Amino acid sequence: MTTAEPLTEEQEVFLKHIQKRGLKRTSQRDLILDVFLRTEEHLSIEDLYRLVQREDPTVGQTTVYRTLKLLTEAGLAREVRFGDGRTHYEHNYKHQHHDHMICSECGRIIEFFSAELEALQDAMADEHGFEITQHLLRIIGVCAECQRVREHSERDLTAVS
Amino acid sequence: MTTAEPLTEEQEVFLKHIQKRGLKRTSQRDLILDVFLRTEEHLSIEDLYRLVQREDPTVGQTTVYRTLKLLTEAGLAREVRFGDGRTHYEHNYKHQHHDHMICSECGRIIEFFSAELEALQDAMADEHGFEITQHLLRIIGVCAECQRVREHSERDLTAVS
DNA sequence: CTCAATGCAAAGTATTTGCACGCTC
DNA sequence: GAGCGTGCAAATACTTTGCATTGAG
Repeated sequence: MTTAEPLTEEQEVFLKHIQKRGLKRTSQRDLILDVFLRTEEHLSIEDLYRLVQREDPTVGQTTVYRTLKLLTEAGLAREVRFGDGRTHYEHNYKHQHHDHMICSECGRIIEFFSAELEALQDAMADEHGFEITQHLLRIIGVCAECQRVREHSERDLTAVS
Repeated sequence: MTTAEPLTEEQEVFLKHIQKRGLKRTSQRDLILDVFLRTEEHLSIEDLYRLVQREDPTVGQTTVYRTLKLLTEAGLAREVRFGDGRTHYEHNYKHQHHDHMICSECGRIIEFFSAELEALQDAMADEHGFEITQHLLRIIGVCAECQRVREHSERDLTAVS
C-alpha cells in the first residue's frame, strides 16, 4: 500500500471515486478490491467475505457489504441477483457486458453475449426515451446436460406422477 | 365455491393443479386467486395481502405466501424480483410475456415487448442447447421524465460535487 | 376419519444501522 | 485534530417453519 508499485487501472478508478467523494483509502478496502479482482466468478458477499478472511481474518463482513456497494458505485462491480435471495457481484470494469442462462436443475450458470440483443435493448429504450444505466437478462431453463439426464429417467415419469 | 357458476379458465387451471397434487381447494386459496386475477399490477406479497385482508381479514399472510407459490407452480403467476428485496408477482397465464424498464430515479416501471428480442433469446438458448423455462429482462436507467427534471437542475451539479 | 390447510408465533436469512474506538488525510 | 471507516452487536426486512386447530375430501 505504501510501496511505489504502480496502481492497476482498477485501483486507480477506485481511488479516484473515493477521492471524488471525500472518502478514505484503507487497507480493508484495498484488500477487498484486490480479492474481488482476483476472482472471475459470480461471488456472493458471503463468498467474498470468506476469501477476504483468509488473508485478513479481522475484516468484518459489514465492511465487505459496504465496500461492494462502493465498488458498484465506482463502476468496478455489478450487482447480480439470481433469485436465490442473496446478492452476487461480478466484474464490471472493461468487461464486456454479458447475460446469464441459469439451469434450474443443476444451478449451472452459462454466460453469453449477443451484440444484436444489446442493440435491440438499446432500440427499445430509445423508443421510450429511456436512458439505460444497466440491464440484466436472466434466462432460466434446463441446460443441455440436464435435458439428457431427464430423458434417461423419462420412463419413470408416468409412475412418479 | 359450491355454486354452479362456471369456473374461469384460470380457476380451472388452478383446480387441476391442486387435484393433480392431492391438495385441497379452500376458500382462502380461491379468494387469493380471485383478488390476484382482479389486479393488473406487479403486486408485492404485502400488497396482495392487504387487498385480500379487505375482503377477509382472517386470512394470514403465511397463506398468501404459500398460495402465491402454488399459483406460480400452476403457471398462473410469475415471480418478478426488481432488486428492491421483495418479491413481486404478475399474471402469467395467457399473458404475453413482457419485460421491464425500471427508472432508478422515480421507480416507474415501463413494460415493453419485442418479438425480435424474444426470438433472439430463443436463438441464443438454442445455440447452447438450453431449454428455456422463463426469462427475465430488466433494464435499469432513467426515464424520459426524470431526464428532463435532471436537466433542469444541471447548473447545480457543479456546486454539489 | 384422514391428512392437508390455516394462522399464529417463532425462527431463519440476508442486509443495514448505531456506536465506540481507530486510522486516514 | 477532524471526520470517515471499522467491527461488533443489535436491529430490520422479508420469508419460512413448527405446531395445534380447523376443514376438505
